[in-house]
Amino acid sequence: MPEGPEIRRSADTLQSILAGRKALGVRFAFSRLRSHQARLEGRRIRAVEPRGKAMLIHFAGDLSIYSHNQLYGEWRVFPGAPPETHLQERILIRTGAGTAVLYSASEIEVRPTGELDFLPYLAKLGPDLLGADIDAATVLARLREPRYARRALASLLLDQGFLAGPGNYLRSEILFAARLHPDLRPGDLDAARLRVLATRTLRITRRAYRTAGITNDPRLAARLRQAGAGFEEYRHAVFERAQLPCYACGTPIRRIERGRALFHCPQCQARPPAS
DNA sequence: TACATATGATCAT
DNA sequence: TGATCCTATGTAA
Repeated sequence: MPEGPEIRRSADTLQSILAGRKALGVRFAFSRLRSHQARLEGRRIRAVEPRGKAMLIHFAGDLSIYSHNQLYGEWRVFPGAPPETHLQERILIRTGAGTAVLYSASEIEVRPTGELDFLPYLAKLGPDLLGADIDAATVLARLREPRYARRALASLLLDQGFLAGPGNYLRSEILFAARLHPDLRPGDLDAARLRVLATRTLRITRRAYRTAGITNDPRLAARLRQAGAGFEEYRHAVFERAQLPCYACGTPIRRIERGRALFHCPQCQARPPAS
């Protein structure tokens, strides 16, 4: 179940066995893509590029594979032949260094590299929170755009057109890190709070990438781990922690519905003023 | 077998 | 906002 950080880590792994190598074998499960197999085999793989939650694999000769894992897709890498599994194989790419297999995903396209931006999902993506060129000023500028001023943060943080990468666990964790109620809108926030939100949005997303999903404060996570807590107990501050005491103030974490499940601390994340 | 749920996204209303 | 699609998994019946 992948958000931006998980996809980027997956891309790193793919990169290590695919990039710069010749594709010795390419297999697509969908018949509509079969004609591309022979076309891609023998070509060198130029790069693996994560964009938001999408994965792009660029081949020499300007052909690229686009895939999106949705909730259930998963890339796996094997040194040799993939083992037996009940999972549905969707893409297989073999190089001299190993075999990469995409399981279960159903969103797969092959396009000339220059035409990727015409794919609707890629066309609408906002700045990638894990992109090389992004910084807090970029996120802040995004937050200040008039078209987003009256959208609830709970909605904005899932909108890949606003910022690419965050998903449902990052939404809750970012809002907690910024100490903001999910129903607040950018237009409700003063300059100082907007800056805090921008920096926390970046920080928590980058942390999730670096730590393979631990969004909690690193020192708190280490303390909890030493005290015998399991991964599920220390990795998040609020996500999936309904009823449990807030690590900051002890108030029970609340689960609310904002399109999907959202977790927050009713004490640390003050309600918006009525209006 | 059936149903609910999931770190996602689109479309209809 | 709600319905729907995609696939896998866990629990209930």
